[in-house]
Amino acid sequence: MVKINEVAEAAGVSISTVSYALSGKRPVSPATRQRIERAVAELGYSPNAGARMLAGSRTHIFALTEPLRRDTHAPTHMSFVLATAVAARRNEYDILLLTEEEASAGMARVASSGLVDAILVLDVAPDDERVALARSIPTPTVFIGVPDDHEGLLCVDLDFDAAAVLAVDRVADAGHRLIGLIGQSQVSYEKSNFPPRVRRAFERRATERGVAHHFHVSGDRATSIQATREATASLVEAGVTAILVHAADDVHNAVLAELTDRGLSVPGDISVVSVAASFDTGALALPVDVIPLLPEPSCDPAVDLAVRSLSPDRPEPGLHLIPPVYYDRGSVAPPRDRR
Amino acid sequence: MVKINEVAEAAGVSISTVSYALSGKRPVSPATRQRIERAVAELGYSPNAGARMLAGSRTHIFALTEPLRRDTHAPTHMSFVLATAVAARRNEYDILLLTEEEASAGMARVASSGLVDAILVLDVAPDDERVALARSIPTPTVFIGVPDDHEGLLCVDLDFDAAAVLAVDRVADAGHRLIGLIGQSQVSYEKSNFPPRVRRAFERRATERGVAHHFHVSGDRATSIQATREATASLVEAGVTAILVHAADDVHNAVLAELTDRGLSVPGDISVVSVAASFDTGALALPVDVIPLLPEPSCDPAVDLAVRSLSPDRPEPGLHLIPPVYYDRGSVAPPRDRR
DNA sequence: TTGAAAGCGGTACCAG
DNA sequence: CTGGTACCGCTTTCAA
Repeated sequence: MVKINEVAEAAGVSISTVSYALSGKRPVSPATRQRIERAVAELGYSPNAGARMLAGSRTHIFALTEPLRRDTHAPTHMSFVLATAVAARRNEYDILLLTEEEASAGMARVASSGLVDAILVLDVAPDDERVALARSIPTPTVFIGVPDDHEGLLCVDLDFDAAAVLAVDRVADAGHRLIGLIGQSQVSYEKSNFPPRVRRAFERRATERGVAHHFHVSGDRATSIQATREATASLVEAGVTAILVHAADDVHNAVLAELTDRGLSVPGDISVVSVAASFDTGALALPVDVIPLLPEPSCDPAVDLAVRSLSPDRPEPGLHLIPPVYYDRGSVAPPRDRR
Repeated sequence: MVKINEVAEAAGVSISTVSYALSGKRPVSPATRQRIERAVAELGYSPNAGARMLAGSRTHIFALTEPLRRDTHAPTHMSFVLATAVAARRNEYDILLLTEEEASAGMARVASSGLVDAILVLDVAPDDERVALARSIPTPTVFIGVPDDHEGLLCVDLDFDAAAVLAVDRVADAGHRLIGLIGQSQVSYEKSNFPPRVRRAFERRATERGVAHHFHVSGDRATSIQATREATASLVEAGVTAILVHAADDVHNAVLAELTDRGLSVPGDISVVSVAASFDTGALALPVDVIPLLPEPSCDPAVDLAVRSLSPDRPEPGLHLIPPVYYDRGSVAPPRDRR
């Protein structure tokens, strides 16, 4: 493991010059900089992490806390972890994983041991215990998700309310007067922060627009297909002409399958819109209009905020809600009775 | 952030005594140890990570490299990451994530910067580029999975060969003379290390037992349901009396659905065995015999080997294959024509 | 533009 | 059983 003094000797300069040449915190003449860079490359030098943490005030590590509850949707979750890691690396940061109980206990530990420069919080619950923890430690913390009590916190997330409003407006504008929402599993509405946001905004906006509405959960993992088909059937029988879906791909397919089995066409007989889907709705049996939930638009700013929290212009606490975008795939049309 | 000298003062002892009391590397009288522990608890002391890394020879961090290819099965993968993190914490270790390109580049980086004590490798490909990397760095590396060229490497994995043999033997012993295997997606047989192991062992063992056999892949993610039903249909029409399945839950359900649709009962008409499933086959439409692929039996020993690699009795390179276990759920019976 | 040297906060050796 | 202290390898201030 080559050290900085070896680089200094090889380049014929002092240790401090090597350090400054690498950090760029002090001007170094092009000539010496060249020699140093060559020595670094030839020796394969890479500064000792521990020494850098101790001497500098930066560890170049972010913690990522994720309880990984049993009901979290693995593919979605993985894409958020991945996006966070990639964004962190772009800023020269590594990601330290804190899972399960460590998601909370570890937060306190890495904060008081100075192992990380900042903490990113995933898998946020409405009454997340990491909220109180974040307030009690000096380590900057950024939530990817919005807990109920977010006073004084830095949060980044898709604007789920706006997404639901956008979807309702779309079908309302098309003339629909009775619509339905098929949501996630029952437990998601208690343990996760965004399903209730979508549901409430859906109901509020529909009411505002004078549109009658129904809501159904999509059942637990084991029963989701069957429960979804039943929910779809009951919406159809209630006379809805448009269905919004806020769920995983298999639920979408179950909705479409039930409609198809009943001889109903999309969007001819029923309009369908996918709200905050984290998969490609173009790959479904039928392409479906979607307001996607993508990891990058949330994770990139979250990492950016974490980085900026370490700089002099530390960002103010507050909500950073990412505006939703609507993608038209042709699954919405005016209802039959209004054409 | 409280430091060791504050603890020492509070306890009325020297810095070194505090250090030894916490590390246990030198006997400390019960009385002083008490005082120190109380001071630690009261002040909420936790040793500075950077200082510990620099002074000690341990960073207390393991790297976990996982390319996270697009075809990796998220739920399975997540359970392995989780099991690894939990096992690491049991040994006072944190996990640093290295994903995508960083899975390889980061390996070299964390090795030469001394950021981690050891590296755990997930998502192993047959011709994994991390094999050469592992050989070129001094940092101990443990593979969870077995690459084709594993000379001189430390690898831990389920004994997939033995699992396939166990499954073939089970149905062969029951009297089946024509059997089928429905495997994973085509791409898995090129990019992943274990699907080919299962397939080859299946074919070899069936031949040894004088059992005729067929093999089918289960199609890509988008087409897996349809492809699986077709594969199942073609096996049935070829006259197989037992089907082994090495795939995800949705493929299992597709197999069972096709059999049911054809009026075939399990195990009355067709026996079914699940090989190396990483989900609960008891939750399927029909309970199915299984040789499970669990994360803990592989991840726990892998972390253990990583820890021991740092001790004087460094383990020898070699394969650590975890013996498979067969769980009977009543989905295997003798074939009709032999009863 | 460059160098010397004082820490950063622990660990572990050498004494007592 | 306990204390003093020389490092660990880098960052950054102070001086030149």
